[in-house]
Amino acid sequence: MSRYDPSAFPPFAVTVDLVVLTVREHALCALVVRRGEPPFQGYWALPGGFVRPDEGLAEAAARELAEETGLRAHTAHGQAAAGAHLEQLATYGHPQRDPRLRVVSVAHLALAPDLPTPRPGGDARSARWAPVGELLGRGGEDGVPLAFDHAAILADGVERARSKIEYSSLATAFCPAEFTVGELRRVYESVWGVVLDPRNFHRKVTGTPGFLVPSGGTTTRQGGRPAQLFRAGGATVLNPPMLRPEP
Amino acid sequence: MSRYDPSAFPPFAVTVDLVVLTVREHALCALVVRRGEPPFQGYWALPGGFVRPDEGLAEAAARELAEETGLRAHTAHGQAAAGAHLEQLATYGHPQRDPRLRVVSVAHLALAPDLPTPRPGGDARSARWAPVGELLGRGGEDGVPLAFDHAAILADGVERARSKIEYSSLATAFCPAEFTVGELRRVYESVWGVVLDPRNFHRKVTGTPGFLVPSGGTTTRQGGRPAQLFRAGGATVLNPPMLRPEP
DNA sequence: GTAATAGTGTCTCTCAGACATTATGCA
DNA sequence: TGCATAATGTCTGAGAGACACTATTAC
Repeated sequence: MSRYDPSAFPPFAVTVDLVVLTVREHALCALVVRRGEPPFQGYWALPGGFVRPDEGLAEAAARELAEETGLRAHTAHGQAAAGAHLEQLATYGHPQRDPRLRVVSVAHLALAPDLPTPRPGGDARSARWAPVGELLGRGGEDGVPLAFDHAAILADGVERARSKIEYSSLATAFCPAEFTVGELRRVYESVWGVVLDPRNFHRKVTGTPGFLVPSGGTTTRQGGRPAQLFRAGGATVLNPPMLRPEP
Repeated sequence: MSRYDPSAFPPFAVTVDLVVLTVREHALCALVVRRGEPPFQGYWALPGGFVRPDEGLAEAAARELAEETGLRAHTAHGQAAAGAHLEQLATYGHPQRDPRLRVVSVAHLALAPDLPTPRPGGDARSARWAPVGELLGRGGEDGVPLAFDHAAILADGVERARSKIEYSSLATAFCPAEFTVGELRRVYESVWGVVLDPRNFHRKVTGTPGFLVPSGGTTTRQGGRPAQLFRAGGATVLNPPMLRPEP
């Protein structure tokens, strides 16, 4: 067997990268930052950074998320603070994925409600919300692809989000604390890129136990007849699941 | 912002750990090896080892799997060689998870057919297939828990396998190349820990397009009336999914 | 009024779950 | 002959999908 001597282990750099998704104007968008230094200088990239010697992976991801967006993270067993859902996505460690040194990146997926300000991070780098279709289909807005292997990471994050809102109540993470059935339906439509029947959708989500709880109030912020406001119920898994229509 | 100088990155050790599952005698079993050195000397642990400087994560996992079991790995886009299914599970990086040094472990999940020999690895360490219920419920066979955080990793792997055979054809990875509907049903029963109706199961799996293709032959290795033999079809996702009965 | 969205009801078809019977090989 | 397992058929109820109508606000 070829077990290494632990005192002579090969050293790696470990980072966290973030796929932060939100729904803006009926489009699924991801947070990207512009790189100010080589390699890939001037390219758009996913936010991220090195894991510190004394912090865990989820901790590092939550710290980076707070630095980039000001959001507190809701982990699975998480806090009650207002903020985003955060979960580990996958780990990317191809030997040549960073030309400088051997970097293993633990990617995380964050789902956030539409933020008033797509505010840049604390430093001078610029940041923006970009529709994922623009980022994944033939490069970015200038035809420039994402830095490193970030396009693959983003694609995996988007696919995770698309499949996970089927059988979990995670779609509510894209909504503000109080939301209407129509707003939740537009989240599903934006993430899946489909059109859903409003009547069947309403019957389904209100009939799934623990998914939605009425908050009592109503709103007309979408125009038309006043709509009932709901909060996310306690249920995390949906039974029966929402079904994504096939093309 | 607190971006580290890449030339002064904090060094980590990166390992791969393997959750190798199989079905033996109507029980879901995991491969564990006995540790010959501290820490956790004498404890059972998941097989694994350090990632080498020039290999990728999946590559390292496939190498460890071959060393421990002799199986070739079938990755998602993988080879045609006879062997096990292998996929990345999750990454574990709590700062104190290894008392010696900072280790980030990228856990992988492997699903294998029942192997004739639970043969130990190339070195002198002993290895065995242990029922996961025994490993997860109140420690191992001697009441000894698994080393490090391996109980949590194993639990995550088992849950991944349990949920993934619902909507994918992965259950066939537990079967030999040719198998009967009854054998496949016993896989589902063992992994889920339930009893399934043979008639409904037969109707369901044979009616799902692309799941099973008849190989033409029959067998009586289970006794009783000769059963038709099948191979795994090309389908990877099942539509409609198999439904896990609730307790 | 018009326009916009919210909310409810009905029908049909597919499928999951419960259940009985016949078929075939081995000891 | 007895026993094991395989394979097929029928019924019923739940739920998804298609579709029409009424309700309530803003302008």
